[in-house]
Amino acid sequence: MAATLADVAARAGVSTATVSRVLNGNYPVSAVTRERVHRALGELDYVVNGPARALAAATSEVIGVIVNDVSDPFFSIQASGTQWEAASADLLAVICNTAGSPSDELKYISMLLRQRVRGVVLTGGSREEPEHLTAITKLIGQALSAGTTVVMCGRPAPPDVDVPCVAFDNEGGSRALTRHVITMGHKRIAYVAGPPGNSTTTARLNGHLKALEEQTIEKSVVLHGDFSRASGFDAGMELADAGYTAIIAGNDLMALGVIAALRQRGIRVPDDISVAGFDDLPAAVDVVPALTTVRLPLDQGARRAGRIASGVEVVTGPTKLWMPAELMVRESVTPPR
Amino acid sequence: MAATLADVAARAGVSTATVSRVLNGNYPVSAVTRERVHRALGELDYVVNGPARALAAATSEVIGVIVNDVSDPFFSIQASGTQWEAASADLLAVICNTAGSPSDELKYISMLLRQRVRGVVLTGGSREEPEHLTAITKLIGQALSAGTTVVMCGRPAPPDVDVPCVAFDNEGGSRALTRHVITMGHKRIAYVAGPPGNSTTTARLNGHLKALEEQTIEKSVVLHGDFSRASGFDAGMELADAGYTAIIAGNDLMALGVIAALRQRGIRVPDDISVAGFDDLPAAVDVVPALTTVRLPLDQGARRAGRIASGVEVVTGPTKLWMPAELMVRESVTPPR
DNA sequence: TTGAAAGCGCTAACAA
DNA sequence: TTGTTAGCGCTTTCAA
Repeated sequence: MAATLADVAARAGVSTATVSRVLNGNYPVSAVTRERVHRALGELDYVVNGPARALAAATSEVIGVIVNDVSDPFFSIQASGTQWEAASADLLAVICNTAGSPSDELKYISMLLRQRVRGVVLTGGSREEPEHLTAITKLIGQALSAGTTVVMCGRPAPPDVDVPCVAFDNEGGSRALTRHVITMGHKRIAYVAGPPGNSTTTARLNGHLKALEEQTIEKSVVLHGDFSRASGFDAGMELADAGYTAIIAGNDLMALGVIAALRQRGIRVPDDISVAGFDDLPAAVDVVPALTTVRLPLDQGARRAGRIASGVEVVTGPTKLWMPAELMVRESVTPPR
Repeated sequence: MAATLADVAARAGVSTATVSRVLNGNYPVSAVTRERVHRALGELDYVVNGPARALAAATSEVIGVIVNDVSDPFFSIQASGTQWEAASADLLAVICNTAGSPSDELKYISMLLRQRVRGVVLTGGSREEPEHLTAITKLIGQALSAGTTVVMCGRPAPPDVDVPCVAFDNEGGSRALTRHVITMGHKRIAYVAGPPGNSTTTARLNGHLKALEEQTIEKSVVLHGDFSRASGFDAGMELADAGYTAIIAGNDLMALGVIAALRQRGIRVPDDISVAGFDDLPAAVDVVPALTTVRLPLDQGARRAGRIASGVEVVTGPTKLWMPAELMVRESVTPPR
């Protein structure tokens, strides 16, 4: 059995209160006593009992991060940034994969709440269904009243929910990208959006549509994928011979899928069809042609969210922290032949 | 303040023990009572206090996963697999990024131990320095005697440490890969290894050297990177004009770096120089030419480790669970001109 | 500067 | 089937 505070106290010939004090360093303890306690601590290989401490102190040394799937680079970059900041604050980070399921999301938030986590970071696009919004609003309310900090990262807070929000400029970035494609001379442009009812999909699609509108380009197709490479591949197959000169995907993963499909069909990118993505994942520079896309400061945003969730940075109320999007012009978009 | 068991008990007009029983369903409770308790539970928005439960039950509902960096796909795939299995067992997964630092690794293991986690999965290559091995052996010993399951995933257990070990066949895979390159007719082969003193580096390098030996190929250069794309790029620059007809990298990320460097130098792959990687990350099929590499069942292995750490699967003692490596022949390796 | 002692919210004997 | 009660290991008043 592991040594307890009482064991250490006995060995050092002091009370448990004193041991607790030297452990936390929040009260004066004489140098000799402290020395004695430290020795006992070492001799017994003492390890604090986190749950006991959390119970007594009514707060744990853990934060939670909700993502769609950590194996997707879009999320793993964010998870990594948040975890890093948590570690700087001596906190542990629990990572939860929802696979985009609203019910899993709710389940995970409850699990985190029950662990009395310090804070929770919600990443990814949020589902826009009213039922889900209601449920999550209630859960966030519970969290808040329990003293748990909640931060949104890359998704809007539900209406009337006062939590800080790290916002990536999805709409602006998307608009800039489509503008760029139009500027290159494209008129027949297909768009492969993310899943419907997702806030990220909506923002990016809106940016795209606004750009089309402002340039009075004939409105063209919008297909929906699910942000996975496979769904991009399917879309690419479908669009291969449809006469478009450019295909803009809602994220890089789908863009890679589109390119793979076109390649399989013997269509050259960008010579025959231009392709653009969104996110600027690391792989964007390794594909040939290098992907024209939009960079989002995912790591930076996630770190900010991590700092807030860890309580290192205090942000009050429904503050929006805007993170800029940056157009990355590379080789996958050229003027149409 | 959140409702406690006592609040629920009072409201339902029963004892806390009864409430606890309906919550855990491990003792008979009459249907009517259960119903009453359930109603009280709902009315009060009751959420179990995890720390309190963990303290009383002497075990938490959390497992830990130690990785180098979740933003690296090699690790994020494993983290995701383990997390998924944890969730199936209704456990939360804490993910820790060590950035390859042995001291961080020790720090995280202690933090996990103090949270009294159910189990810990250690992934990635382990450092082979004796000091570190000693320290980690001690920590694992503490974990084990505290009832925490420890599982190695993709790295060997320290000597004389009896923990189960999901082992990827790094050496065999590497040997098969180099053999393949030799079979294609290459004689001047450079190898870009991972960081020295890392068990994964060593295993893969050994496989490579054995293949050279068995085919009596003149021993050639071995450079060391750190498994990052950037270090692969540097190595590629260094090897570009050194007269090698093939460059084998210790992992895909470095292979991508090598290819990028060669491309920048105007050297064509595979026409001028063949390049191979290891891991078969998702990006391997999107680069042009598609990367010849070795596939490791990372997800599957990590899931297995997750199941063991979660206590779903019981594996006793120092069992080695071998996971096969599979040669993936694609386009980046062709016969030399 | 130190100690005694009362919880924190839950589980699990032990009784009834 | 249900209640009583003694902890689990720590923090934190309150006294000394």
